[in-house]
Amino acid sequence: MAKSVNKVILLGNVGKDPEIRSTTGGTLVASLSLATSERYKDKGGEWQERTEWHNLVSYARGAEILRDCVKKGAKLFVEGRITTRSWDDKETGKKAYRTEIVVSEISLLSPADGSNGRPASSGRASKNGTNRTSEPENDFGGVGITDDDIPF
Amino acid sequence: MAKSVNKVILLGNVGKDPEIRSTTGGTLVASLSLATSERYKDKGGEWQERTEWHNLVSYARGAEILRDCVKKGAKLFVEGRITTRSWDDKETGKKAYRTEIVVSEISLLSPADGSNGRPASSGRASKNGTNRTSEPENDFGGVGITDDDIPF
Amino acid sequence: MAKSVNKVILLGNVGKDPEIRSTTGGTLVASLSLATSERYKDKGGEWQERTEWHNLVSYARGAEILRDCVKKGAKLFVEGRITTRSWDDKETGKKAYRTEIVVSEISLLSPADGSNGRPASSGRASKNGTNRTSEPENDFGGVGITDDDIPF
Amino acid sequence: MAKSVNKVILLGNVGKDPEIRSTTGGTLVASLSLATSERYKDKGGEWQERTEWHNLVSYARGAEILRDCVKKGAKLFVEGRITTRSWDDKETGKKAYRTEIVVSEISLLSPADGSNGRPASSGRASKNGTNRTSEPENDFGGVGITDDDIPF
DNA sequence: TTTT
DNA sequence: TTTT
Repeated sequence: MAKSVNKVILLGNVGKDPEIRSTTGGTLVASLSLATSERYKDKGGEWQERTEWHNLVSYARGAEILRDCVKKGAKLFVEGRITTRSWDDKETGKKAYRTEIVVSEISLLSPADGSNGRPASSGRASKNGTNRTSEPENDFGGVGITDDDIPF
Repeated sequence: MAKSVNKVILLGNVGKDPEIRSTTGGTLVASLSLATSERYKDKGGEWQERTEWHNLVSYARGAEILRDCVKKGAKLFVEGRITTRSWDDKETGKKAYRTEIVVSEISLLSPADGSNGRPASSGRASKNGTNRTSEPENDFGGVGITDDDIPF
Repeated sequence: MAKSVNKVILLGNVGKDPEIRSTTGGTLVASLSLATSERYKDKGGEWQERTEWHNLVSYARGAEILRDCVKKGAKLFVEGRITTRSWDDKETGKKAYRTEIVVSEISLLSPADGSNGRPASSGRASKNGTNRTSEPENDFGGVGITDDDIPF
Repeated sequence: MAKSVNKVILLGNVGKDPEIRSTTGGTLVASLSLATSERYKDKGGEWQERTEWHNLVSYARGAEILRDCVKKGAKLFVEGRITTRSWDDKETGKKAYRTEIVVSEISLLSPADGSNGRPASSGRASKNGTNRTSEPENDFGGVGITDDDIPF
């Protein structure tokens, strides 16, 4: 029986096509950037919008769903849990942190088939191929997700 | 009408007495570290426990509640939203990130009055006073919460 | 500070155009039927789908949003709380129950403008007028929502 | 991938010891009444408290946990989904409804061992035995949970 | 840094 | 980097 709860519910828009990779152990991993935004009144009484970007990560079957069905611009609902990885930055010697949402439930609310004007076959595969060789945005202190990060 | 959802639900244990401060505008701010833990089976089939630490922040009336009612060791339920602040680290020139949960609902599940064996009057005020002068754990790149971070 | 939590999160499809009425005190009230469905495997290993219908109710500004923006077929996300009303059935003398979700947050996920093929101006007003005279599906033992049911 | 969401989060107090029974197929079933309460201001500006009672139901392993660890007065956190059963009342011929929360996650927040002053061994078995013969509160038109209600 |  |  659980003695604690760590639950996240997000509904927002996908900022980029998911990035797909595998752990050395062969588990499929998908990373995704999801935007939520809220309106608030600033001190002058003007309505402002603040956008929050969330780092989602999904494994195995969830990663397949994100890879096959979810594209930039899609509206997505997810449930998950918060996790924060930390490492010592090799260059600076400082501790660095990255907080991610490990996704447990996915619900795609807008089709991935380009109904929003974007072609569905817009070269995601080749983009992912490129990512696999370069992956600059994944270089979080040189410490990526390893098989030890996968909770099963 | 909201077009997105950013909701967090946490139930866990408070790691330290809350830290209380004020913005230059006079809004009370409370920071809190909350632990959630989950059990999982490792590759060898052994049960392991993983603890996740969450940075909570609360303003105004919520900060008063945390200050007056919540102490180290308390069991706490909160609702909130995820927010990530970033700044350029002055020393390293690198971008640094800190993800926090802005608390909107609080429910105290264990009394703060030392029923768990700890004295309720354990010098929180003086500890906070000490924190105000030294505050090493709050020096996130020298960039703390400002009035601009407060969404009202 | 809350000592309990009563929270519902629903994402589903609207079964009919909302029904709009007012309390004797003049507060606008909207009622809505929302369907969620889940897939499960039956004893024979076949995939089945089960649909659950939820009675939503919203007041004041929320009722305006439902009235103006939400139509049959729309995909809707809501947050709310569970409430159960009971009354003595006048005919049978038995206790009757009706559980409703009092909506606190609404997020419309599909446009109400007929993009699903239905005209947006499909005479909702006159339908509501008709409902007001007949309203068989609202006759819950002759006991409707009164101003006493409104929590403010 | 889910196309809808039906999620309930409750934190409250158990009204009575759980009732335990089995389906004809041998699946253990536990029923539980959980109270949540909220404070609100009435029209005269006075603070009032409203208590809501939720019918929880849990199967198999969850039913074991409720049977073994949860007693009247316990503080409980649960996640689940809303479900409504209906049947034709044999006496009156009218449709009757009962809404229940099918529990998927349980977190016991106060010990079941009588730390609240009540003995842990307070004859739950015999009370349940009594219930089994009389069970007036379970006589929902003579239609109880059957194996067909169990989603696995 | 918590808790079981 | 999304969306309205």
